[in-house]
Amino acid sequence: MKDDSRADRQQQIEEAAYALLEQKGYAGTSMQGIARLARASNETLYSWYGDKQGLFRALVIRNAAEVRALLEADLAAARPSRDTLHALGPRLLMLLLGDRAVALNRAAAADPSGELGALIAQSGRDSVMPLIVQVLKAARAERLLRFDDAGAAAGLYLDLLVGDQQIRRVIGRLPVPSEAACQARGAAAVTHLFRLLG
Amino acid sequence: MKDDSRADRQQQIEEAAYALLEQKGYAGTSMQGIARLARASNETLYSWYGDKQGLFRALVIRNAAEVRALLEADLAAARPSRDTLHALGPRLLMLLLGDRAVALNRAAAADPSGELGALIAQSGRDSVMPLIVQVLKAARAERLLRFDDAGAAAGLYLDLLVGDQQIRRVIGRLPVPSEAACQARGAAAVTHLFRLLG
DNA sequence: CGTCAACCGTAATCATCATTACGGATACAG
DNA sequence: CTGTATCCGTAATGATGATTACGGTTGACG
Repeated sequence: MKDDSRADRQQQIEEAAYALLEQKGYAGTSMQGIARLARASNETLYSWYGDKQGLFRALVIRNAAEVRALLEADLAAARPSRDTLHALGPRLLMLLLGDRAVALNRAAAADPSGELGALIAQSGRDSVMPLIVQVLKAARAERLLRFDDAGAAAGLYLDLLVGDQQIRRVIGRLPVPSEAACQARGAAAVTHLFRLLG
Repeated sequence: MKDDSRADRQQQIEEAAYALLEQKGYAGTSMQGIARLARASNETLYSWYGDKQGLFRALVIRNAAEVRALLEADLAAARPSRDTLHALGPRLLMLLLGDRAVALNRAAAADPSGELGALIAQSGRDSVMPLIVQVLKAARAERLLRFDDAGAAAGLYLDLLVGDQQIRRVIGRLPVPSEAACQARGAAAVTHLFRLLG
């Protein structure tokens, strides 16, 4: 029972943190505000997370784990690699452009130490790229794509798929995309990629 | 003499603001810090810019004007449109990924009101896109490119050129690119664009 | 039932700013 | 030369918020 309720509690606290972060930004999100919203005490927050940065570090790590799990599930489905790309792209877009990821990116941009940014990059791009590379290499093995540098090919795919949407979201000039929009964009990215490397 | 020295003074103040912003981020940049570094007084800052946001608003607007001016100069050179793209791309990259623009984007990300973000978008993408569209339409007129939606074509070009580099810079995981890197990336973007729309 | 650790609500520290105020210096105008 | 506007350096003022401290509750466990 103990672990269970504690995990619930953490969940509530992190929900509260996201809620404030999405609503007021990093600077506007105070530890006391999080505690109040989560009906937790300051002491608990500090005892669990150490300090403010520790709390956000926890958010980033948990979010990255969820992203990775979802993408790996897509990969595990063992479809033809073109289908995998069609499934992966929209999902990745929804994740990267969703309120959560955007809030975390804002926090990273505001964090003077740069630690959050490093974490996001490491647990974000750096853990997603290998998965993309894996799909692309499979596509190459199926003779669907032709390229030498798998990393460059993955970069090209990400450019076509994501482009500058993340920065526009972070700056507040792009709304959350609909699922249909992500599907469309994902399909276009695949089409273009095959045109370029097919 | 009056206007002259005042412009100089503003320049120094804005330099100081950039220096702090680039070094400590938006949250870590205080009005008092700017005043101290620029050897100006608080009173002057407030009398000239109104408030903190006003100062950053001024930075954004001035920066946007410079970007626009440089790009329009490239356009005015009246070369074949493919050459124009080759000149425009690297320049745009240097501007979008330079320390200044990145610092401003960080400020916008940290700004809870979203006003800075709106300004950056308006004076940034919204004023650059028309120029890109113009070049691409010229290229279409020369029968170099084929497309229906000029806006979509410009978006594709920007995706290929800029990709997710801006967000990575803002988060602190990408260093300032060298001029050579910008040249290379600009050339690759043009190659890909012609492959896709040629 | 009693003990104890963990948690809650609340308040106390301690710093850091944004913003405002003030007295002296400087410069340019008349 | 004197007045006036502007700027400088420096010091309030007032809020906010991270971090720490503390007495009271509560629920698990013996």
